[in-house]
Amino acid sequence: MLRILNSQSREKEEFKPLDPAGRKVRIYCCGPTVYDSLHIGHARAYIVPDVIRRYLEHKGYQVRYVTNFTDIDDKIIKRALKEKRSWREITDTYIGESHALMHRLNIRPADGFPRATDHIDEMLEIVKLLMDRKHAYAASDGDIYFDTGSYARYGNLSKRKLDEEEAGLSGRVDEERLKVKKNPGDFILWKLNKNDKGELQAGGDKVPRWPSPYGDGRPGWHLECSAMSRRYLGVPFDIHCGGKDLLFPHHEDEKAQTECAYCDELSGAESVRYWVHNEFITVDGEKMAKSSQEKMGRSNVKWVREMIWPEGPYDPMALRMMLLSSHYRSPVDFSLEMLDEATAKLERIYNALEGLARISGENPNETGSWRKTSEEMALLEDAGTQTIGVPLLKAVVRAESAFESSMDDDFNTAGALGVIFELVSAVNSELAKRAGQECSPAERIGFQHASQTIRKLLGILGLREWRETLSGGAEAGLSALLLEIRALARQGKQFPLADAIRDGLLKLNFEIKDLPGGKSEVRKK
RNA sequence: GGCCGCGUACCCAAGUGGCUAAGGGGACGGUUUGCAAAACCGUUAUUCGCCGGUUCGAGUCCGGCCGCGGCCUCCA
Repeated sequence: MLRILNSQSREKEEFKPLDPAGRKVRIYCCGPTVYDSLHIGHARAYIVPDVIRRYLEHKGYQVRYVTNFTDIDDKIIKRALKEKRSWREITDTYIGESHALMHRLNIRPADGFPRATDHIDEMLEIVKLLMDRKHAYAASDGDIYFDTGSYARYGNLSKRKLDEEEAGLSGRVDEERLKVKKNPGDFILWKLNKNDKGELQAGGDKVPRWPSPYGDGRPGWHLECSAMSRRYLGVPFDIHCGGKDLLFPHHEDEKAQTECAYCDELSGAESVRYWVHNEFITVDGEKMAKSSQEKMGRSNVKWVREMIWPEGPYDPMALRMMLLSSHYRSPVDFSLEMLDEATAKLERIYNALEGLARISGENPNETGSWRKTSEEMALLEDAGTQTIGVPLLKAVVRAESAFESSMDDDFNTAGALGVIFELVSAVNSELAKRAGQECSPAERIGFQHASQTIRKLLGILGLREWRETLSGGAEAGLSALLLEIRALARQGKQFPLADAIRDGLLKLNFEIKDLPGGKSEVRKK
């Protein structure tokens, strides 16, 4: 039984889809505001729903997953003005980069990636509904605000009582805006172009605007998520993901808007069934706020792009492994040591898989079908009765069920990884006993079964099944040639030459590994 | 001030009141090896920030304290 810690109830609740048939699950995740490159906090925020989606699919659910790009925001406009580029150029650049990085991190593409600016009409529809229902008002300066005092449930997600909040404590309140609002917590739905100040006003025509019944302007934050989640998932939907900082005010506001605008469709229900919030990644014990960019810029550990291949030194899967090694609701204080450890973890798994492939004759480049023929199933049973097979196949069975138990407990990926490593140890132990020996057809199937199980579990966590090998072309050709020369040197006991080749490649960040059975290979380091 | 989270070995980290407190990294000893890597075997928490309480039994529940962090109007 899958249980999810729901931020709203703050308890682990049994997961039951809203779908009456119990098959379809709808998930929404707040995507990035695209005015800058993605940092490792983003990586965590998008890997979490990716794993949730993969696990739910593993459990047989049919998942529809949507995540957005917020491509209209004051920060985007400011950045565009500063760089003397159009805001479209800025957003297109970072949307493109986001897709590329998510691909590298093995985050499966969502079923939809809607952009805020493609949904202005939907947003204005919400504003109209809120105005009609008296949940919104035009302030004295013409901006449209949501009236938080008009909705009794406001605050029931973040458990905040408005009168207990101290407005302005975050130091981000605009004093002038506070004066025109009915309640300090009221937030902008539609911002008139003419109400810009400072840099934005100076931007003139370069500041994007859309016509509306309230005057030319742009939508407020929060509105895009209400509009796009309803359009692509409907109301209500099952799971809403996002970083913990979004819980308030973003999700509280989004929820209020949706529930007030679409109260007919919801008829009293909450707009989201399970709220899932991931904890932060800190660096040196502090939040990687975008506001402290200068500090982060110096420490050189913030940007995903600079950390992972091809630009950075780390396998993207190491970053993924690092993030999955702790529970998504635990804070992580990032360090490069953690990435090094994660790299070692990956190595351990891939070494075991390659050991299995060697003994069982699997082809690592084939994703192989999971389904075994009845003949193979019979052999697998035989393998279970053979001395070598018994402990290993028991370990496989135990791992599959322990993995599921961990993941069922609020997606405990750290526990699930522990399970994989226990299986890896069992595999290595068995392989060590069989070093240099032939195995029977039954045992071969047994080893393949262990390999397939490990790879299946890796797949649920979104970790690549095999070590990334050198792509074809010159790199692969040259390294093969060097290996050949080195093999000849070793045969002739010319070890200084053999070592010169290995040391030389190491300086170029390639590593030669001599494998059991006399073969060698070159890997990216 | 309000709300929330965290504190488990040298480091990272899991742990649904109950058999010996997962797992990874590191370190040390042994096996294997041209060397290296990988891998195997073994060692590395009588104890879970501190103090009380509930219970036959607490890392897990309750209370207090200490320390660290987050949110409280455009942050993942």
